[in-house]
Amino acid sequence: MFSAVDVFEAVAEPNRRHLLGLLAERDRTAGELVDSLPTLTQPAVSRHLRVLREVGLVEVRPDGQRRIYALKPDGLQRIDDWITPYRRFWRDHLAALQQHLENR
Amino acid sequence: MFSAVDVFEAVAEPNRRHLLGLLAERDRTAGELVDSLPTLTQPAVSRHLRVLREVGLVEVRPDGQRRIYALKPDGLQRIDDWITPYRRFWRDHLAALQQHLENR
DNA sequence: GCTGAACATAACTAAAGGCGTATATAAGCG
DNA sequence: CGCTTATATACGCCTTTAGTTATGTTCAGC
Repeated sequence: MFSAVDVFEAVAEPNRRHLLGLLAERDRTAGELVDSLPTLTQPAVSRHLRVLREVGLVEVRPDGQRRIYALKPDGLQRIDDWITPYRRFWRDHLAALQQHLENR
Repeated sequence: MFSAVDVFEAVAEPNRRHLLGLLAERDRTAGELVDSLPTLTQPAVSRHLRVLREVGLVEVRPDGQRRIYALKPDGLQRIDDWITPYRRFWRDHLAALQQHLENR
């Protein structure tokens, strides 16, 4: 109902970024992901996966009693879209630096 | 104990993204930024600016008793660098969609 | 020096977020 | 059917965060 988490909040959490990194390599079951985050308990990982699901960054499909998680391709695009207009700032900056080096 | 906010946390806050948007247009004084966020008080905006400063997303220069804030070009690049490896996912996805359309 | 403007910080409060333990749900297996 | 494995949810705890009001601090102009 409430708690409408957005994608920026979702990726602000380091463990969740870690999970996304793992899923970028390949699809994994919830159990594999739990094993990959040894500092967290199973419920903690499950909750992080829920957040990622709710903002559309991952999707799940059942496989017997397992649940296979997969990266959802277009989720991060919203962040990328947000960054796009800013990109020119550091491009300009780099260009200026290069210019400066060439002129000395 | 210590805050050590990172850039992902910094941009997770909607008001801070709003501030970055304003600074992308042009440099502004703290006062102008306060006026641009009428739902917040002056101290609240000041603290958001502090967070943005601490993660290197903006910089300040004094101008008499004013403080002029400016976007710092390379701050968001860290997020962009993080996103880069994921970018292929939605590109592949889009390509697959296009392929699908062409083949029907 | 005094006063007001511009901005930052302090102190507090309320809400949210992340964690772990305990418990539920659901599927596989004998 | 029980029993075990895989995963999700409930609940309480604790820490962090964002907000407010109140107070500092610094500079400009008289």
